Amino acid sequence: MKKIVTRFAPSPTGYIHIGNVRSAIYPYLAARQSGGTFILRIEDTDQARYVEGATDLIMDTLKWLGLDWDEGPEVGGPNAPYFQTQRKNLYLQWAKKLIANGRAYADPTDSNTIQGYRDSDNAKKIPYLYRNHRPEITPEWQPGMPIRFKADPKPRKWHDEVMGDLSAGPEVQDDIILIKKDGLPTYNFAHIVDDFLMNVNMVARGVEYLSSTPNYLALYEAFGIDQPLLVSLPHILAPQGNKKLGKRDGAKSATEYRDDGILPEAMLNYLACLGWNDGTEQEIYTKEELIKNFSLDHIQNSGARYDEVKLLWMNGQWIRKLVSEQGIDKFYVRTVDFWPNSAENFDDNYKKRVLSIIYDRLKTLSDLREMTTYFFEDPKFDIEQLLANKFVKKFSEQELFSMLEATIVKLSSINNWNEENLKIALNELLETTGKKPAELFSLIRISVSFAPFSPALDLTLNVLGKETTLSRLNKVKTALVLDQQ
RNA sequence: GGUCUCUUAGUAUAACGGUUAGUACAACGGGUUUUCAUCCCGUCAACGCGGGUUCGACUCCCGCAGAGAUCACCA
Repeated sequence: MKKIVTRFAPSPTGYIHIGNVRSAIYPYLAARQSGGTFILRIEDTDQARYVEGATDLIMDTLKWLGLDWDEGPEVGGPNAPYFQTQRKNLYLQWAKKLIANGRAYADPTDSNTIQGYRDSDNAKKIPYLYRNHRPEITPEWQPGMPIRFKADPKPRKWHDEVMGDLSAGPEVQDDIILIKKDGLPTYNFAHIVDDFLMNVNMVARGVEYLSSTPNYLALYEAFGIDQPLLVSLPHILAPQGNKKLGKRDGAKSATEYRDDGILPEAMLNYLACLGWNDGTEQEIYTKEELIKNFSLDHIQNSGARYDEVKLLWMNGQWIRKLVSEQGIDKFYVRTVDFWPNSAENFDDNYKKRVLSIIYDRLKTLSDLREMTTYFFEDPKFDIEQLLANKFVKKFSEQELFSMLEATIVKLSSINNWNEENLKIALNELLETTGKKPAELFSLIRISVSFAPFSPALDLTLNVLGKETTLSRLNKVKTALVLDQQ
């Protein structure tokens, strides 16, 4: 297999939200699969939109997802630097080459004049193309002057790995700006030069670049360089409407999902499979499996709607997968930031025991905060909540009192408080009281937790311990007595 | 408006000329000694429309409709 050299080339204008991460994931997979190179290049040529610290956010996201780069910031590489502003002179040199062979020109036209061209073409209802207004005499280039490409408009055909065979006419090819007035290159130009110098042979980017591709082809041609494999990635659509997912739709950064307790494995899995499949019915993929099974031709060519519900499902799958494959100790390490505040004073072992009985109920790690408080502090005592339960309310307070009394006596007699003995004791209680599991267990469960749900009763009581269990049961018993007086 | 692209259930997708159109999420129902979840079983639900080509079309071709992208000294 040919070694794929490709790149993720974000602009440091803020965090990368999940709608954009996929254009890092797919090239990464392609590069790793072929034993090639994955480059991170920072396209910081737009000074106006530049955001301090954005590069760190971007790298943070890639690292979290496990998308390591072979060349780029922090790691360097044979084609350093990897920030375009630091490569400024290079682009100018290359633009001058084009001027020298007549394929580019310094443009003296001021912006008002250009706007005038645009307005008058619009008024005449003819498509505005700058090349129709190309100045006859162009000056020698000097700093402060933009450089434009001299278009060679003609029908163009090309192949896109996702979209198939494509074509476009001359009407979309124009004298695009290569070097801006500020001396920095445009994206349109810079990426062509960099990709060539960095030996990039595959370019993956959003479908919005499709209509600019003919101009890029013209540039490849003008330089006499081979065009790389072109891969257009469809957009991820917002949950509502048909627009591409953007920050306005609340598209969060990948790292916000980290803080919400989404596992990077699940995020990578979900995003990779949103618009790609390997033709099988597999749903859960490790990074290694994605690398092994990835193929460009299975990328979907229409937009895919972002579905957080499915992400949550997948995260739950991953939580269970990690626990069953790696055990609770390893999984526990990932949860340390997600426990309720009151868990602070409890040791790791206790928290691990809680985790081992609750983990299969988690959709996200942050669920721990809501779901486990009663293991660390006495729950908010609410006798009305107890009495409102659909099983509990079948009984009079007198009857509930008796049931609790019997339970307390029985559980007090357990010398060796463990799962096994609790199970036996609870079963015997069902017999002696003659109550159904739903009835007796609901009473006990709510009395010790006052939570909407909790793990199996024997497991819960076992972790809570004898002392806590009995004290909470007694508290409820006492309340029932007082109520009756 | 010009140009380009896309179109299978609510959502993500499978099928690459012959299947009762498969799978997953969601929804709904049921099972596993309480609850919530896991797990298991089941139900509902799709080829945008119209023409061709073909013995046969979700699959190929042509229209139409709908949706999206782009037309910057932003990427």
